[in-house]
Amino acid sequence: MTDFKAQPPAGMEPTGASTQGDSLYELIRDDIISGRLQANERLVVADLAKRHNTSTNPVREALQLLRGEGFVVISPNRGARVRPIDQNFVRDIYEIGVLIEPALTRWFVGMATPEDIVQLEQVQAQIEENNFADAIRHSELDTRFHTIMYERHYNRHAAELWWRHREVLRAVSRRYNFTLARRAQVMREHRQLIQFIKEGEAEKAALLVAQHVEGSGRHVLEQMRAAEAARAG
Amino acid sequence: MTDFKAQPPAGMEPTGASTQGDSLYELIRDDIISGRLQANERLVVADLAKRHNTSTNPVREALQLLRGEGFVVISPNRGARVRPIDQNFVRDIYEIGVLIEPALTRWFVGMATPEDIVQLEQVQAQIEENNFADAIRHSELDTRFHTIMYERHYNRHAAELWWRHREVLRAVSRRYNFTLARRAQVMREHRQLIQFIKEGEAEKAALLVAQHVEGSGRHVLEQMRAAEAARAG
DNA sequence: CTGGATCAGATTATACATTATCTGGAATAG
DNA sequence: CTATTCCAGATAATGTATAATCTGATCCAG
Repeated sequence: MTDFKAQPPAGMEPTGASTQGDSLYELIRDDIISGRLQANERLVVADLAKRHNTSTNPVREALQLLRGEGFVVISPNRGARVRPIDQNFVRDIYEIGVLIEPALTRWFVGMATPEDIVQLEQVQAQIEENNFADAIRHSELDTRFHTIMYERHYNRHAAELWWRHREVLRAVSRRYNFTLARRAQVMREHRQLIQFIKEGEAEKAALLVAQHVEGSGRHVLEQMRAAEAARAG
Repeated sequence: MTDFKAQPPAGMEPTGASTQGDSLYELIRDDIISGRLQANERLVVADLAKRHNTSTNPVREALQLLRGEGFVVISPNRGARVRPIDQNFVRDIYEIGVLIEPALTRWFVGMATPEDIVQLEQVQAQIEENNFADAIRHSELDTRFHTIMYERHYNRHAAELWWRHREVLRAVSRRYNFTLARRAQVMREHRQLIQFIKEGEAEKAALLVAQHVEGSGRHVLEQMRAAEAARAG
């Protein structure tokens, strides 16, 4: 088995600057995503510093990073709060994905080499082999699949935007499971996508990706809705 | 004459957190855009603090903000550098605009009220009246024109993304002038856009906006190219 | 209800410890 | 002799600690 840790496209970690800042960023982000930090909960710099055994400087940096990705809302002189990871948040993000990914895909179709195809097929094979048994692994592989396509895009801004959003969605969807229907759909779409790429069908591939992202977003939203209903009912 | 200062869509200043941080952000950003700071020039925290009469903390924050918007590149343990505002940078940004603005427009067409139309026409009248005489004023009005359309979009992420990019392009294009051809084109497209909105022609409006943004980006790029050629030759 | 006291906590200011990177030149291999 | 390696110092980022200010929010007396 090869490694399957999802790597960000070359040269674009969320790296703000510092080391601690980065790890703090991850820690706090996980706390937010996992729900250990309530929606709208206040993030007091001093407390965070104490809790994570650092000084306030790295904390502030981490909060800035988190703000940049929308996990935290900061108001001047009033500090930071946990942004509710609600349906609107997720919808906003994946809607932007629906706009951007097709464009990235279109370009990729025109640039794909036989080696790229091989890579895609390899990853897809691993996805099928795993067949959603290991959710984390699936997530990594699926991300890798798309990364292969977008990684070399000339528009670094767009690629980075994609990656950041991807990370958010991945983090959120970790909380849920794939329905059987969605599993089948994902497989189908990936296979079809590879086919289109082989045939150089840029437009069809772009359209398919739009659907793929749309479907993925919709799926997560429905899970969130269901979870919320369960909580309420 | 009414005021015409371009306002960000409700509730989305670049406000990272602090007051000084924000103003520093603006000062440094202007230095970068205006070229007072060379491309790739190193931004030494201590120096900036001294130059702006503050301590290092606000400077660090400002740099983070600037990084978030792409004006500055930070590498761990090596500090910040001015990101070259080159053609690639501009292209990346406006290409994303081409993807996002049509979607925002499409939605607006379905939501526009008679009051919105009136507002658009008023702003357009001011644009025509000014007729590019005052470049800054044109920029403000043009921004306002688009802000009216995107301001109330439910996807705050997308709207914010638009606004940030808008600010960048506006800042960059301040350095150049509109060609006569471009002026005519802008007027034409705005008028046509209003027309489409009135008729509820969402698709046509979206397409037009795509062209509008594309043309605007292309125009700036050509100006940059020309300026560079002039510098070189 | 209004103006002021009070408090929590953000923001800013300093000073310093620690650490990573860079630089010029000596030492060394080839 | 030239090129690479290595190393001491300089430079500046990053992190820690503390204190001074400033803001916004809350509480209370009038």
